[in-house]
Amino acid sequence: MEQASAFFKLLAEPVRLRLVALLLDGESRCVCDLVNVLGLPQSTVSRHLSQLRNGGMVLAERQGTWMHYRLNPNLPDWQQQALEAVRQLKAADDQLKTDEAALKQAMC
Amino acid sequence: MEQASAFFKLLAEPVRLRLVALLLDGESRCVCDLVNVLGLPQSTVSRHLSQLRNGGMVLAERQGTWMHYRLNPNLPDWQQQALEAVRQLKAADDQLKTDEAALKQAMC
DNA sequence: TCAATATATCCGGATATACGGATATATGCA
DNA sequence: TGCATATATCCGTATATCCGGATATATTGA
Repeated sequence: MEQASAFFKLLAEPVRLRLVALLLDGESRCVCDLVNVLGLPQSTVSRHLSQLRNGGMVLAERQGTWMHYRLNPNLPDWQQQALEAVRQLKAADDQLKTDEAALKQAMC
Repeated sequence: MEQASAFFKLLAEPVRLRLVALLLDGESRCVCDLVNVLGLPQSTVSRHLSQLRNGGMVLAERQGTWMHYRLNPNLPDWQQQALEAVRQLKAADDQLKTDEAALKQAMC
């Protein structure tokens, strides 16, 4: 129960929700790209990413100087189901659509 | 975006998640039943219910002395999708299964 | 109108969480 | 070895959120 609510807590913060939406396609993204897209201080983005990682929602992998984050492909079924909802939201939400467009442009 | 994260915030609190799980079947439940099932102070349950109501996730209707709460049947698609995840979680989570069993027994 | 029951709200206090500049750490390259 | 870049963590502060006993409000029936 605590664990379940911890999962929703991760999605309950706007910055983290935007990050999750950006990672939904399963691709790995470096922090610098995510910082550019969100337009927020690096420490803020990094902090939220490590919360997502601690909660098991995303995986981190170092590739040289860059740290790459991606969605954890092995989430429990009910969590994958919840991410379906985020996928659906992303198709409708202006902010999330703008973020996605910005990501596809600016790669570091 | 803020509104989306507000929705997840509602699910991100254990007591509210239990309440939502109890209301998933669409039936109306009076506060007294919910208080009995959760085993928490009435003020705590009532407070969480009003947060769910303010967020639009549930509807309240007075029936005489009792106030009945039920899931809002007109939630946006992506929110209904998210509740699918809760439904799936409910099938697996011990606490939520225990709550459901307790609800089916004790009606006020 | 008054008592009883159901529910909502108030309140003080504890805890959690977010922010972002500053700093620490890690890596690659000269 | 030392600089530059990328990322993580630290820290003080501000804000949000939760708790639950006490109290207020609403409804029913006598």
